[in-house]
Amino acid sequence: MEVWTLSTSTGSGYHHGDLRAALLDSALALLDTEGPGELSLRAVARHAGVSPNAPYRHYRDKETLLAALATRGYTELGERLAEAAPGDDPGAEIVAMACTAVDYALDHPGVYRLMFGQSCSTHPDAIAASDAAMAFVADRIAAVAAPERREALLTGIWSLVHGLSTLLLDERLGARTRAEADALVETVVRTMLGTGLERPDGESGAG
Amino acid sequence: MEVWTLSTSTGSGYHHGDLRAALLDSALALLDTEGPGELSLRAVARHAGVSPNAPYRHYRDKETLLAALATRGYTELGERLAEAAPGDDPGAEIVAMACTAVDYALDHPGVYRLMFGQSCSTHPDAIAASDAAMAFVADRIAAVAAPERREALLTGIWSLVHGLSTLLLDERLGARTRAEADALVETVVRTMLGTGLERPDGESGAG
DNA sequence: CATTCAATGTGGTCATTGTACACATCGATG
DNA sequence: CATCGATGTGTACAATGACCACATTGAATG
Repeated sequence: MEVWTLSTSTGSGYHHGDLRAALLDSALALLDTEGPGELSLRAVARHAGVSPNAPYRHYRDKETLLAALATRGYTELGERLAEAAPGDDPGAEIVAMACTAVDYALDHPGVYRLMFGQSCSTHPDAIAASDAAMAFVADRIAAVAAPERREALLTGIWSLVHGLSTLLLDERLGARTRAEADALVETVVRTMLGTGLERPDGESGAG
Repeated sequence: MEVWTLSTSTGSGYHHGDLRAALLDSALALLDTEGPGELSLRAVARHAGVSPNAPYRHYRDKETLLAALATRGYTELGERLAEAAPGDDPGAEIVAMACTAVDYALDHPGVYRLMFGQSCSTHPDAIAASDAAMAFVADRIAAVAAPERREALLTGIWSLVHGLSTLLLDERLGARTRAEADALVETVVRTMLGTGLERPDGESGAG
């Protein structure tokens, strides 16, 4: 019933100490290299220095381990979002959160793909963690948006940021540095939230 | 050097006739049931009624077959987008395209996940097909947007729609019917493209 | 028509993977 | 020290992706 505080290797050789957390660390390290589809449970075990079956003492199966990692990902993303958000104007606050989320995706490509992949969106814990992160964003949006638009804005911004992250991860937007990516995110978010289209009643100056 | 025109089964038992296309059909059928990560090449071969190795005569490896399917998916999505777009006002045209894309995702969940998954975004053909679809959207947007904002709007709308599709596929938005999903897409897209945020110089009526 | 040949499908094989089962080892508790 | 539950190991098996050599075919060639 003791609480383990170490994370890598505590035991005297046979027992690991905190394999449960170490497996997540190993999976994280490998995921950010290989991508979620290619990651094998055995590779995670190897990275952690244990036998292929050791993980099964802590996670029911591979999917459960990955879901746990996705849950951790959502939690960390939520923490980063909470630290961001220096709001001069509403737009700046939204932009800051968008950049924070995109930066997280760029920092942890594998985990991000895992988080928004199929299998993990089924797992209750992951869903709960995702909802928590979304709830935080919802609060921030509620502070700057008209009540009628809050829900649509939340969905829209969340979707927009996810789409941007995906495209940036796939290198489809030509942004090579983090600064370029952030600048692009700011431009796109501001364009989408500002007056993006010429109004029908105005003059449509596009040729 | 002949061109095969049949698609399902032509051969006299041993040779299939057009296995290349039939494999795509089988993969499509299985993908929309099982999801891209779980789909095995052998299952595709079984579904097509051939031996596990037959696919290797037509596709270098599993990833190549899936990339071909993703390419086909982008092409079909592009065709659907071309059929859509009845533009009363600019917003309606964008909304129509957004709904078309989301409907495609809902019609073919597996293929959609494949298209926006990692491995296929690396394949040249898939990238080309994706670029073609995006180019079509870009044209439509160029017709209704100020030149300065075209690029950001394209990226933003594409991202927004992709995010919406993902969330809808994961059943995170509570839309159960196609009509509900379309209505939600319309609301979100219009909210995002309209004046979504209270301007700082205006009064922020949110409580 | 018989031969030949390249395209296409089959069977055999191997390493890797996910996972189940039985066994080994450890730390705490009596 | 003996015991026991928690945790890690080893063995085992089916499924998979992919490679090889071989079989079968239809079409071009004589």
